[in-house]
This record gives sequence, C-alpha cells and structure tokens, in this order.
Amino acid sequence: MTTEMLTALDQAGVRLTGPRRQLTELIGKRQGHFTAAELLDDAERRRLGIGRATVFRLLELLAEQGLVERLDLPDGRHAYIPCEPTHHHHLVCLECGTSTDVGDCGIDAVTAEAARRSGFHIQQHRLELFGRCPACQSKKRVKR
Amino acid sequence: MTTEMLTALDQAGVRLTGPRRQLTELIGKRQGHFTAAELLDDAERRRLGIGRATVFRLLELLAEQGLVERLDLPDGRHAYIPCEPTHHHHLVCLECGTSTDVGDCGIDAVTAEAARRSGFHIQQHRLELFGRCPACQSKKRVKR
DNA sequence: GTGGTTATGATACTCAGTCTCATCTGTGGT
DNA sequence: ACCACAGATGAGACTGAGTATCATAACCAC
Repeated sequence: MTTEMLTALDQAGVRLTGPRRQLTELIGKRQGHFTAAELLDDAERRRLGIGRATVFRLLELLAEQGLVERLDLPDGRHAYIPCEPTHHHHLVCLECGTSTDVGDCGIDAVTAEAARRSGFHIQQHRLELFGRCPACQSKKRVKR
Repeated sequence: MTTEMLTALDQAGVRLTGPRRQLTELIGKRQGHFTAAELLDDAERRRLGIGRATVFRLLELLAEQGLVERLDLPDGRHAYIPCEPTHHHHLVCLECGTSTDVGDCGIDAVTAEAARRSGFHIQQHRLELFGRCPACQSKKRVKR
C-alpha cells in the first residue's frame, strides 16, 4: 500500500523524499485510523528526526490526492484513514480503530430525498458510521 | 427558542444564571450554525464580561441536552447548531450557514445494508449534508 | 555531476479548548 | 425577606493541534 501511495505522489509531481518514504511506510504499518499525533509519535520513537510540519504537510498532500481521508471521530478528534481515491464512506470500529470502506449503499437516494424536501442544492455529504467490528464483537463475548 | 432552552436547562437541574440567560439569547439571535469563537465574540462585543470557559461550558451543557448539536464543517472547524433534541441530520448551507433538519429519509436502510455487508455492529452514525439553500441559489442567479 | 527548485526541520506562533481556583450568585429551606 | 452553601463564574495559566517563517538540505532533470 505504501508503494501505491508513493507512485501516486510521484504522478502528482511532487518529490519522493526520504521523510515522505519513511512516513508512508509508517502509515502502511498502521492498520485502521490514526491521528497526526500518533504518526508523529511513531516517527519520533524511531528517531527519524522528522519535524511536525512535515507530517502535517504530507497528510495534507495525501488528502488532496484522496489517498487518505480526514475523519472526525465522535469525540471531536481528527483522524486519517488510508483509502482508495474513490467516493465512499467509512465504517470505523470504536474499539480497535479498524475501518472498512462502504460503497454507496443507496445513500444517493437519501440525499436526493433530502434535497427534494428542502429545496437545497446538495454539493457534498459526509457519512460516517461507528460501531464494533466482527473481531471486537467476538472478543467481548469471550471475556464475559 | 431561547425560552425553550432555558426551561430545558431548568428541568435538567442546573441554575438559570445571568450568563446562561444572556448566552442563550445570543444563540437565539443567530440563525444557522455558529462557532464557539463567534458566540464569544458576540458576548465580548456587548461587553457582557462573559469568560471563554463559561461559553464552552454552556455549549457542552446544551449539547448534553440535545438542544444544540456539534457539527464538523467541511473545512475541519467545529460549529454548533441549535436543534430539537430528537435524532436527525443536518443540511447546512455553505454560503449563509442556514441549516435545516432532515428526518431519517431512509438512512436506516443504508446503515443496515452497510452492517450486513461488513459484519460490523453499528452503534452510531453521522450524516452531514452540505450545499446551498434555496435563498442563496436565487441570490446567485440575480447577480449574474 | 550540478543547479535550482522544492522540501525540510527548528522554532515561534496562533487558536481552540481545558483546568484551576478564589470569588460570586441562584435557589431551596426557613 | 433572609441565609447558607452548592454550584457557577471569570481570569488567567495551560495544553495540544495545526500553521507560518526561514535558513539549510536534498531531489532530480539536465
């Protein structure tokens, strides 16, 4: 996945620098969502000497390319999810952070209906689903 | 609307203090969404002598009671919308900030479908729609 | 290789939101 | 009407996320 990110960045006409390679690798090693602070921590723990600004700049770049998506967690924090650059929505596990992409699932019908009722011209929408993934559901069951 | 908020706060067992009355009044005077900073500005402009902490504390209280809902704007800022304390979604005008509540519009079917496909147990969802309200649509048309 | 454009890290800064704490005030009981 | 005191307040310190600046470093097309 990190190579996909790198080739996409390359095609976007930006330089494939050391810090960018290292950070995309760290992103690849994480599963699920992560915050900028967590990524920064990873980098510091490995003594990569990467500055905070660089982390934010890369995340912004990746977000522009649609390789990563900004997510607003229920507690108000911002997180990022690596994902395919097509329109979709996220289903996030509140326990382990795993996330899955879901396709449209009929959401277009919902927005169309809302537009019809309100007269609004809808330009963008955001749907975020939160819950527990199958693995965490069975984990809890065992513990009880 | 501000009286509704006050009676709801009263029933929640908190004190109806001066700052709380003044702030709910300011919220009532705004239409559409607003950020904490904007509300704070309003209060400062009127020399009410209300501290920043009080503003945040009231917003938190109102959010707990469902009288106001936290909203994540597409640009990442946090805003609040006064609303009815029932489950619903928001349709926000990106130009003037007006917002409308929309009922379920079939979104439950979407979450059910996503749950079926993924095996997740979905606990909460957030749907936010952004666009242009009817008034702003006709405004633009006139300008051209 | 080399040149020059682009990216980088350090640092300072801003801004949102939280915490603390001494002081003040609404409210229920009298 | 008064009082006592729990709960609320404002000031200001603090934290943490994200941004801006700028001199230095590193890509990469040539």
